[in-house]
Amino acid sequence: MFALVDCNNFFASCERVFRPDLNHKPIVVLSNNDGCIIARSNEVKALKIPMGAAAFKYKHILEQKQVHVFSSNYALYGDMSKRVMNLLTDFTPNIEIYSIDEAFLKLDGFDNYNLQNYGFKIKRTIDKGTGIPISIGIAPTKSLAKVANRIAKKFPQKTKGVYVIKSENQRVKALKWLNIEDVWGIGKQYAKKLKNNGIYSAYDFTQQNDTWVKRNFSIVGLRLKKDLLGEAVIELEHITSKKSIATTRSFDYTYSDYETIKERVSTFAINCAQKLREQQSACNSILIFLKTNKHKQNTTQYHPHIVVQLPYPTNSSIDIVKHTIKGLKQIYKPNFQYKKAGVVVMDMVPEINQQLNLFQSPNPKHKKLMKTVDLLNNKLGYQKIKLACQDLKRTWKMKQEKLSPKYSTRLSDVIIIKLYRPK
DNA sequence: TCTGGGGTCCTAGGGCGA
DNA sequence: TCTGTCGCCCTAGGACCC
Repeated sequence: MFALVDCNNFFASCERVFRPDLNHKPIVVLSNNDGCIIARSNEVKALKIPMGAAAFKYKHILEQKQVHVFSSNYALYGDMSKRVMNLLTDFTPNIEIYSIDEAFLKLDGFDNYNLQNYGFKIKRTIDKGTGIPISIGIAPTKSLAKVANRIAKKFPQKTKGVYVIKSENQRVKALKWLNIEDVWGIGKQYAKKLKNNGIYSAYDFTQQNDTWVKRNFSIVGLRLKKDLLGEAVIELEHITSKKSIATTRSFDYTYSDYETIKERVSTFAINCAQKLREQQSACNSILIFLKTNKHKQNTTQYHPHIVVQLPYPTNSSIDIVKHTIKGLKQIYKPNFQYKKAGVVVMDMVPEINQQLNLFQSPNPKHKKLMKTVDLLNNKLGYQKIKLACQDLKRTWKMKQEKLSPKYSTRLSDVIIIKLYRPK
């Protein structure tokens, strides 16, 4: 059996943990630059404000309904996520951290357990240890655990946040209830195609023949169908190193001058290099892209990208920046108003397992230097030590007008509880 | 004025060597 | 030496997830 543990309205719940006065009050959390609404409390969902909506378009209704607005505080959410996941590992050794707010637990050898009660126990533990409300779906396969989780979320009164699909009847009933567009793995495009073919529920999907499913939705669709039928074909995935690492940002304004963009893109490259070193990998190629503002259709659009192959695998910030700038020079054109840029490092290999190039080899001094830079940055704070290509005076700040304190990761932000002794 | 960021996997189709 | 076929590899693009 698999359990899917999902934190309810995770980012909003993280904010509430430290602001209990906001329980039962409407909350939204915004994306970087306060651009989009990326998390909503149930009260906001009830107002029909959609996920991913542009914040400025809903400003009026947010004010009118006295919605509490927060800028995204990833330091806080990341730390709270770690705490939740740590507690979950006490319940089974087989765990897949699927995203910041979700984890699959494989419950092998739990035949004699009352899984419903086990679910309640997990829920109580997370609530006591972190204050984050969760929902749990338990079923014979991962995709069915997703379905069970949805039921637990949708009917909190009846399920108390835990739902187990254990019989064939329950499976069929659940799949007949679930709309096709809500199935895990069926996105917008697939849902449209399925509906055009008269398939409206998850159950309808499972009744289609294998050949048709595979032809239209590839091997992924076929796997999903079998999983929904109760045959566990989607296995728990074990943690491996990332296959690509990206740093991409929208700018606060649009920019067209080369030096500004070079400085930004170099910083993205350095960020990627640092993440590479954290997971002890090196990359063989770098993708650099620029984008003009896609929402301004009346301006000339230009979305170039380039992949630069490196002469040898590296995670040195100096090397990665050098090749990133080389790529940038090839795609940059003046007279365009750029709104977004990004750097993605790819073709990764383990740091210790690097194949050397006959004619070019990495500078051995870089390794020591990078180690020192990482040490200093860890001690002094994020990117305090910079490369010369970065502007030392300029600090790029995202628009984060509603940022909450880093309650759990910064000492100065820790909540102080004062005890008053009555005289 | 203001519209996020970071990932994975699969397939089609072309190039190319056996 | 030329040609056809097969299959592998690579890439771009499209789909999905949170």
